[in-house]
Amino acid sequence: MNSTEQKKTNQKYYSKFTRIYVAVDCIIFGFLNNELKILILTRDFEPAMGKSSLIGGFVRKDESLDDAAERILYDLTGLENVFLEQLYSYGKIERDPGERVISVSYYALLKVQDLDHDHVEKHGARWCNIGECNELVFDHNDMVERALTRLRRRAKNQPLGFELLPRKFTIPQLQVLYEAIYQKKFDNRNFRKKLLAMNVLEKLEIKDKSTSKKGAYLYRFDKKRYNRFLEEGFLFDL
Amino acid sequence: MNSTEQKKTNQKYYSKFTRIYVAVDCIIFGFLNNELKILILTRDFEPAMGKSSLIGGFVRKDESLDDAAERILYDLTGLENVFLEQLYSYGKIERDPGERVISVSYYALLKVQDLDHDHVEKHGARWCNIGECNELVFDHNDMVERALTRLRRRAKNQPLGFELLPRKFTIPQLQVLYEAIYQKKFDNRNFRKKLLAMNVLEKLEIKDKSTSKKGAYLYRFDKKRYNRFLEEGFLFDL
DNA sequence: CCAAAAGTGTTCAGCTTACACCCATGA
DNA sequence: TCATGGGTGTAAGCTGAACACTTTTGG
Repeated sequence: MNSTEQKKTNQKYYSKFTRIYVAVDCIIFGFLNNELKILILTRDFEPAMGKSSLIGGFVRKDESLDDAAERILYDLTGLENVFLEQLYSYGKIERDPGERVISVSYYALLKVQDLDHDHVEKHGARWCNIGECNELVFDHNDMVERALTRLRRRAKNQPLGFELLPRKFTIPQLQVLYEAIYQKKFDNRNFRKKLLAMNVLEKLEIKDKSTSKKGAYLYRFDKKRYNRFLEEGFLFDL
Repeated sequence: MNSTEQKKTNQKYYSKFTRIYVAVDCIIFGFLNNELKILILTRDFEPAMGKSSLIGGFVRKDESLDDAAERILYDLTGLENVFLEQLYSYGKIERDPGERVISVSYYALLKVQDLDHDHVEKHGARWCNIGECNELVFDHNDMVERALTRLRRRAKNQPLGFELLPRKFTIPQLQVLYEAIYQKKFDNRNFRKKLLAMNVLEKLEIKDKSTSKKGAYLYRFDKKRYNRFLEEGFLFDL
């Protein structure tokens, strides 16, 4: 059987089955004003026009799921090389009242200071505090909850926190971020001790004085060293 | 806008986009001869006829993703109420050379002694040792690897192991299972201590003498007690 | 000089790990 | 009676949690 015949046979076989719209929805996290937020927008199209929803779009025939997620993220934020991970697929029949749509959710971690806020606002998106965006369409609230659960699990065992901060950050900043993620206070001595003991931060000889008179030393996550440690069996743990 | 008009508008809006075949593939784990295995079959249809693959099928228009996974599992095994969890969705464009197909993978944990082996064999399926089934079609090897990773993470923090054993089992049996899952030996005193300290096993006054002359006491996982503990903030941990 | 945030060590409890011997029984 | 797998306790080291004071400096 040559390739063309092969394709024909396949199409005949496959054509007994239904094809379905596949969407990607993104839970886009950002750390703003010492709070963990996600980007949402008000739908200007049916179904559920006027309601709030996550940022999403349909998967095109010439792109993979990951590509679709990157495209949707890029269109809204203009950012590339952002932390992006697939989360879960939602497939209830009536989840979208308009049509049968399966949605694959992704969550992203943005450095908000890289963001062109005008560009984002032009798309009608806005930052919503975690825990204050409970009125999303369809099953989007489930998606947010699952994303939060995943983020909390991952942030403990992988160096994800850094994705939400500027490349140079202070340890108190990182601690405040973790407190926002886990919604609880950490002891600053223990936090610092454990963090620095992992030896994956490079201390810079510059201080950030924006939040105190004394100033706090800036650090940078050393990804290369982290990767070297990984190969030796080291595990990130905060 | 009434409901019919609404639907028409939606269809017009959605119809700009592509619909895609959506499949479900299952990684079905079983514990047999003290080894962790998965069910695979030899494809008797194109593409990749004659090659080994996971058990899968297409999602129908009248069923959710979860329903499709249950159906596929039921058709092969005749079993219901089996542990089944969605794993990951695979969406590379050329992953299935026949057509554009997105696959949502699920992993299942079977009690093999509940299984009608003739029924399974009639479908051409067979048990394959983990680590000896590296020659699967498409991205099925990736799926197996991801399933194993998930199983290993979950089995430590959730009472999953019991899903792979008979309702009544001995502690040495459970330990051998965990050793098969993690591919390493555990200290039997520590294993037993930690396990029993969680207080979720009910000790029966019967011994299983199938593996030793002395016999080992049978236990049963007490799901109700476990759930009560869960609500009190208890966490399973082995 | 004072308010406000940054930075620093020690102690204790609980958990994890390592480790070796007796028990029960069928053959 | 002996070979085989089942069952048990303890000590040492490590890790996580709790806890309070000094330092720096801009205003």
